[in-house]
Amino acid sequence: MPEDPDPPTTPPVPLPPNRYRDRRCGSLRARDIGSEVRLAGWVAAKRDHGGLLFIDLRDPVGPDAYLPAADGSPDGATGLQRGHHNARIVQLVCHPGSEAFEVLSRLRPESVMSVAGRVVGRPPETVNPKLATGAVEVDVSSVEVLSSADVLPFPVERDSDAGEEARLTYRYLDLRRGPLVERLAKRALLTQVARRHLASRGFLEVQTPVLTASSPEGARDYLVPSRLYPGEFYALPQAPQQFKQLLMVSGIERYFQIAPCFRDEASRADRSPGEFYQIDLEMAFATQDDVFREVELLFSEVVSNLTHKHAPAPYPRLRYADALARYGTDKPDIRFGLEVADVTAKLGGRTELPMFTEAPAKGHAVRALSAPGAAGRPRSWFDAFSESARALGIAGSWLQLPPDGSEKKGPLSRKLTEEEIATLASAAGASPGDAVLTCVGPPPSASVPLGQVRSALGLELGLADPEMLAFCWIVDFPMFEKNPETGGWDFSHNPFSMPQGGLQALLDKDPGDVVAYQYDVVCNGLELSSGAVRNHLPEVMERAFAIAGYSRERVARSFPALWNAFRYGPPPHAGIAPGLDRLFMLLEDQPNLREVIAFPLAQNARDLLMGAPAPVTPEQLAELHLQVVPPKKV
RNA sequence: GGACCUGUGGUGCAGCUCGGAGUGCACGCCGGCCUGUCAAGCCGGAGGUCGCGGGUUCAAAUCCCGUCAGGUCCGCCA
Repeated sequence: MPEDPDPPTTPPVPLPPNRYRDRRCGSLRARDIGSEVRLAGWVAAKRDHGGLLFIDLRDPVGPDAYLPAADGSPDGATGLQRGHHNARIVQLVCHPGSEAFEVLSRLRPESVMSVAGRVVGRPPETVNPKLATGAVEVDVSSVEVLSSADVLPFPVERDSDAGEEARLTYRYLDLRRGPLVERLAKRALLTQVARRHLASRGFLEVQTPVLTASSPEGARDYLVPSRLYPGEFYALPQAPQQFKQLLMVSGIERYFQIAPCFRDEASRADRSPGEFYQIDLEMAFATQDDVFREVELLFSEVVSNLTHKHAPAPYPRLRYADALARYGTDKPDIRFGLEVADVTAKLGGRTELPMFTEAPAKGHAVRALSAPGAAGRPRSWFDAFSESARALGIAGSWLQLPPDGSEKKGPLSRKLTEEEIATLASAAGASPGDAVLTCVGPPPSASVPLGQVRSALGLELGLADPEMLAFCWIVDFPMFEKNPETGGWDFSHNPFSMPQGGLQALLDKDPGDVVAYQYDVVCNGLELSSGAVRNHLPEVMERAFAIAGYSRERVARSFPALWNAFRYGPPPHAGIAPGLDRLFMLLEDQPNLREVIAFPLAQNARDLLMGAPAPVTPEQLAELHLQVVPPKKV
């Protein structure tokens, strides 16, 4: 036996021979020349020369696509060779006069067949380097058509665009095209890596109910009517939040679950309608730092197994208020600088310009952003900025610094002295050729319009390194926020978070000044997760809910399980729940969640493939004690 | 709840601003030719409620109103 010129990189997964096949198409190599083989698969392409017929036969997506490589390299699941479309194809050749020729020449693409034949070497000039099997082909001796395909709604083999509606309606064909299913294989690798890692860190995987009670806080619930109890409903969980806290009370040290979450809310590109998955974690006797360490370890394991991107750790921590001030958002993309400068102290009260002069007295901040090379932008660009600021109740203005140092332009150039202009430019870090945008408004939101410009510039100027995953922690979220309509206080995030300073902080401070042990993990401008050190003390919980206008009785009624459980020795605990779909979308550079989900809903929460939701029979309704009341026509 | 973009043979698009015969491109499909292609090639052909309804007009794919579908965003998402 000659030395194998093309050894497999991983131990082959066995393929027990049966009546359909004894080899995978993509496994054939020069070493197989002379073998009699039986293959099965889809007709990927047909090239009929009349006197000679070529067929590309394609395997189903096999273990090569989703088993980790022996060397642990990311390419194991994603590289061009293993698992890739072109690694699953072999060329069949068929000569005229045979029965097989007659059958095959009539067969349409994506039909399914089983063929028998002999592996032959290709003439050197016809070797195809694009195929893993390109050195050989199979000379067909017999063929059995297993199913024949109709004319396709869109091409399966070709890398062409298909409309979103067609892709969703014929999802199985879209999946068969390759990239999607290869992504699913990689997603399976992600969950495998996460499970293995978390188990090794002492996390116990526990499944929690999908049929549970409606919770009064948060998003709209999906409800399930009860047959046994007329007029009563289960709800699908928006997250296993209360269950995981109950598991802490149950004495479990560390819990995790790849948890389905259901929220009846409007969708976005990065927010799927209906349902999504979280890597849900909770730890007993844990601090914020403990949670951060575990998440950084988990993400580091996931990132190194799935991509070549850099993810610097430990992740920088930004206070919520600072993130808002410096980046104008609570989910900053920190892959590039372009930070907003606070120039209140430098300009406020020191110029003749009332907008700036009066700011400190009103408690307003003056913020500035240098837009690189923007001095020559059209008036409309500056107007769009000041318009978006005005919409937020913020005064926006600007200054243009021509590259040649000639006369400055923009509203501020006429109202500030040369010295003040120099102060502003230097504080913002602007040079000739740049423009300085300014905003004046209440500190929490004063930078928001500048943050929007910063994001747009980052994209436009290509400032963000696409090979970088810049994770960061946003910490110290406010516990409460003012409800503009009622004037009362609402929980700004999770009502079960522990206020920093505990009960004393709730008693002493203005509710607007109380910060919680509440944190987000953000990456490249995308919010991946929220988490918190939980409030496990009934008296603190009672006080927090009182500030938000909940009576003790109402808390007890709304959250009976936690309320009661916390009377019997709850340990301090903390957790987080990174969004699995969104994390994977980020790792894969996908523009929306449909690209990382096998069977996604359309934007309006309709399932175009299965036809859900759909009416049910009157009998079904009657059994559930339900009556449909059509919406009133306007 | 709101705003915007898109909808044209089976597929992807152009045509729409400035109304004038269903006009065009690429792919697919059907038929013919073809022994080394690999997204085969060449020749021929079929295939249309221009999403749907209404309006303006001598005349609407094109302009206006409504509606449906897909997408993006705002609100919403403790």
